Amino acid sequence: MVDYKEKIAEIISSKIDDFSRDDALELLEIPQDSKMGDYAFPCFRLAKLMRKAPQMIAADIAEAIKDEELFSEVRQVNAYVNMFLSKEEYTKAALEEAMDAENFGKSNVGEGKSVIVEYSSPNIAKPFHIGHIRSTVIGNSIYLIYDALGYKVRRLNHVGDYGTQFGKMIVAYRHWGNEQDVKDAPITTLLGYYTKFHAEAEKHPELADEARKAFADLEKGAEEEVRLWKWFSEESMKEFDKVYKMLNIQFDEVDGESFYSDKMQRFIDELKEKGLLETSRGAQIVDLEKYGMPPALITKSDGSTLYCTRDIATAVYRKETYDFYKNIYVVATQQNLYFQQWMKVVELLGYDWVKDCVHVPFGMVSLEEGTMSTRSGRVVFLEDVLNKAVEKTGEIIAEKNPNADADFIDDVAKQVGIGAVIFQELSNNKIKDYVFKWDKVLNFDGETGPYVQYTYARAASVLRKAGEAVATRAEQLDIDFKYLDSDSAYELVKLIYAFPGVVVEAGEKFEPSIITRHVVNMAQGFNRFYHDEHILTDDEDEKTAKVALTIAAKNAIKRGLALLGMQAPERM
RNA sequence: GCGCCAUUAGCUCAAUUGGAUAGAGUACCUGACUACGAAUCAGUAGGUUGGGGGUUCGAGUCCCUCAUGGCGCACCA
Repeated sequence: MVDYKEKIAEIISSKIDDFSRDDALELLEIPQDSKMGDYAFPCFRLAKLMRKAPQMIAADIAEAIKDEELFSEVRQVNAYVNMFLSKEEYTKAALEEAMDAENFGKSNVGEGKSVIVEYSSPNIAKPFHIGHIRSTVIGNSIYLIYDALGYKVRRLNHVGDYGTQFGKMIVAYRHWGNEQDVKDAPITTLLGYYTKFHAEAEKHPELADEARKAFADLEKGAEEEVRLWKWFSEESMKEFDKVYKMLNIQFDEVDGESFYSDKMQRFIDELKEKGLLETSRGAQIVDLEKYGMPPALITKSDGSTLYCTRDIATAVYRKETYDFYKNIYVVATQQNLYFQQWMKVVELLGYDWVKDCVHVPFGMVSLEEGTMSTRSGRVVFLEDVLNKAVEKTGEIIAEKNPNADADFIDDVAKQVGIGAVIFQELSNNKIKDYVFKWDKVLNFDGETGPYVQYTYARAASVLRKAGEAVATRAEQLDIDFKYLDSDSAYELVKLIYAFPGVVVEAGEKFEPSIITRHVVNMAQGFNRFYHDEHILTDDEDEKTAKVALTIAAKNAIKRGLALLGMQAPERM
């Protein structure tokens, strides 16, 4: 991979005294408007340093570098130096990279360092609703991105399988439960118990105490409580696995909160030793007032533990087990303060590696009727959304491919329908809240997953028509690059070559939407090229060159979709 | 009350981290299927970047302030 930016920085800095390569690198930019060049260098900041008008500086620099081989043209426009690269060479470099269908966009910046991504993490005995899609899909994409960047990534599903809620569930089951109902429809039934518990607890407050006791007993390992809890967990996981299968998501480990239940005492003692623990209102806390935060609760007044307790134990365990370079938590913004709190406690314990724990927050999903609430039944199930998307996609495919057989329709409808849901989820900056709307999630026009997949299938179709001989020659880049000098071809080339950098940026920012947007841009770029230029011309050389670009675009789009957790159908 | 986040075209969102004339999609209107897939492409129109101050060569971006909305603030997770 040729790093043009670095090369240019090198050249510019060599022409200016007291101006380092890094300084130049920082200022160099890619103009929004490609008429302003492939790269631009603004000279405003140099004006002070050199005590000269920026326009003059730009003119001087332009003059000094215009004969460099790298450029086909260098212009001074106001305070900018606008540089145009030699198209043919740039195109050649780009296509060489992009011909590697398996590895384009991958790199080894991670050097095999250990990274943990915790995501999805649904609560046992509660439905997997549309709100859970965020952590699940964002986390999966972050895993895919870090994997592509050469990190050794472990995917952890930290399921909510512990806490007072299970005390409630156990109590509810004892009072009103039925074994067969749970087996037949675990989530619905368990949720029903949960809802009933809350309704009854309003009339009979003693139920809440009973539930707390049940959880305390569970934590102590009481046989009956443990048996029920295990059973509830297993039944729930079966349901979750259905959704993971649809989304094609796997985990290396399902390390529920319960896994850490016996790993907490150690650091509770440690907190005590270091004098950090205080008793307040019967509970054990770490006072964080100095840091402008409410206290972190370590144990409740009845001695049982909390979320915070388990999260600290989890982090310590992971550090000791995996010696992570980064420990990433894909968890909603609602928990910002909690994360700051427990991370501060870990810091106070003297573990400086806590700086490598990263909370990656995302915004909230609500419904038009208001905030989602499992208790009041105001929810949209993720499985329903996926099924509806597949169903609608199937109809469209059948309509557009009257002769297609059922297997084909079924297969592609899954790829495209589920892809559409994933793509939309990863379209916007993750911090944004949004309101779930059926007509939006089922809209396939414009900047959507199906648009990108359609573009891919279209490119695949062109390549099928081109024939193998031409494709092989194109793949080996046995072509004349002069046929790829039109604006639309060159814009597409630039988008393709920008892809590896986009992957790095998305990783640094933990932001899959950066890739989503770039994939859309590449698809637009290809569609423009497709319309402006006739690819399969009669001229063999011209055809082969254009087929090469088509292959490159197709590869890049496929790799982009892969990093989002989506498939790329050859036909649709 | 305090803290964090958000606010950009009618709607949903971008904007190379302080750079050139703020860009896409969508909706409306117009045009393009006897060339490689119309889930496509092209064009018209749409903006006081929530308001007000400040910092500087330059602010959607940084600082202050106000407004609106969301989230959070001790035994839930």
